[in-house]
Amino acid sequence: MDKNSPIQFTLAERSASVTITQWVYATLRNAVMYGNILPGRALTIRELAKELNVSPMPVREALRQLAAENALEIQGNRRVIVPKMTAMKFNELCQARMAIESHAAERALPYIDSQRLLLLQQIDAQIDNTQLSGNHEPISALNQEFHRTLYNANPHQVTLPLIESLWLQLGPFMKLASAHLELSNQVDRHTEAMTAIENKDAFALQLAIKADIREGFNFASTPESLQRFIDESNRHN
Amino acid sequence: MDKNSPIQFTLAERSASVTITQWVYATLRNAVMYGNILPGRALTIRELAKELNVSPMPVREALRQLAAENALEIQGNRRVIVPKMTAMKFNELCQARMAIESHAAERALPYIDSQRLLLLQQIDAQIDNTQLSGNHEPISALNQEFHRTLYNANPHQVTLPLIESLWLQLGPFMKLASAHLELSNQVDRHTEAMTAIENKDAFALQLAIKADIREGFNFASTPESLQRFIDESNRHN
DNA sequence: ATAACATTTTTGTGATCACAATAAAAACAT
DNA sequence: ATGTTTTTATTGTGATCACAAAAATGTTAT
Repeated sequence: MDKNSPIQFTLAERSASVTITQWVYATLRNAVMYGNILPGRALTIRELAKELNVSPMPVREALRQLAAENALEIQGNRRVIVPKMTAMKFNELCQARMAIESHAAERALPYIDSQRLLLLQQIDAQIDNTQLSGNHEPISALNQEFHRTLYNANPHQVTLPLIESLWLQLGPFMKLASAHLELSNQVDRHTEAMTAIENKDAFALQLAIKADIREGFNFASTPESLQRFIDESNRHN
Repeated sequence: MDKNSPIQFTLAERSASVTITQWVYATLRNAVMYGNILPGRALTIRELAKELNVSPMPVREALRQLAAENALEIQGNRRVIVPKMTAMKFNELCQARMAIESHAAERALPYIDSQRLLLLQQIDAQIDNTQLSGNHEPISALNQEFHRTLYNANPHQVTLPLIESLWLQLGPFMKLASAHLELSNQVDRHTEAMTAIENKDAFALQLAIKADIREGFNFASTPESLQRFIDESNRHN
């Protein structure tokens, strides 16, 4: 097992009002969410502490928090790794996303006012622009922002943390997904969703969300191609 | 704010193979899950450490983990409290349980063999026995065990951690629920669920699970009675 | 060479300490 | 008495250390 595959951190600036632990947490979370740590990679406290120029303590807390969100996995020997993926688990995660997110959308629908709809349209326009420029990196983030903005319309929202946990678990594959995003997405499901919102049509909104999620992972449409991608991401371990 | 409401811990024996942090985590988790800490109660690291006869460090880690699971809430001033409940949030939590757990049941159904069905029947029998004896305390635990056993039939299960997070958030009210459980549950939805399993009827299984969840919170059937219970649990803060 | 064993290094856990931020208490003025 | 300010006590954060468990490395035997 090549234990020294590189981890690409995007070190955000650390504002003064934020604790070191929170900053470390956000940094590690981004690395996992956007696939900058390979599955199976073992993470040690001291290594990360040195890499991020902090003491081991904040790293310890951040790792435990991410493990509690199922973004990382604590093995029996106390070692922390990025969980490995299987085809079946991948499928379950997608199915769970469709079930929970369509529910979240339905519960949010009554609360969406014209102002929030405008916000959604702006985000979707940003996505289109970014897609044309061929800049794949921020598309995942914008797409998440679209979904988050939709679900957060519900002021009593309780499912978003659960949804983010699923995103984190799928994170290491988001990079692969976005690299192949050009092939799919012939239909803009976000537009369909916004039309459904205008019509206050809960069922159509749920269909649009489910389709959006499903097609986001179209690159893994057949079990064989999915397995190929999983092997690819596991190859270096 | 009465900051010194008592916390009733059931101190499990700490086996040697388990780290102190894990033991503290399990202890605090049980206290939250079965409503032994009042909502709004502020938890301090040193207080809990003294109470549990451990050093502050394991408590720190356990608290952060529980906060990541939405069982506890870290306020802006860094203080950790048991989250307060509102009628609307309570409703959202129940709706989320119905959506996610019925999905989990559906995904588990193809994997349930006769052996697991037997297990489910045994747990349900235990519930009935316990209910007759009027011993309300362990019923919640057994009921959770029933659901867990059902969903865990799926070997690629990914939703159970999310479901447990919802249980934890509803935890402080489980005690109230079980105290009023005798009134509801005229129909045994677990039996309905097991019949659906025998018939491999996914739709009927989902209906049974949803009904079971809904009726479990029948004590809060009207918004007024729900508000009364919430006020009751918030009264001492 | 390869497997089995012994040694060294690294690692997570838990304890303790310092410090600034926060909350609680006390003192004061109105 | 009541509201305001000052003082004191408590708290979370982060750093550092000790130690046993685990992994990596080196060594020997076959």
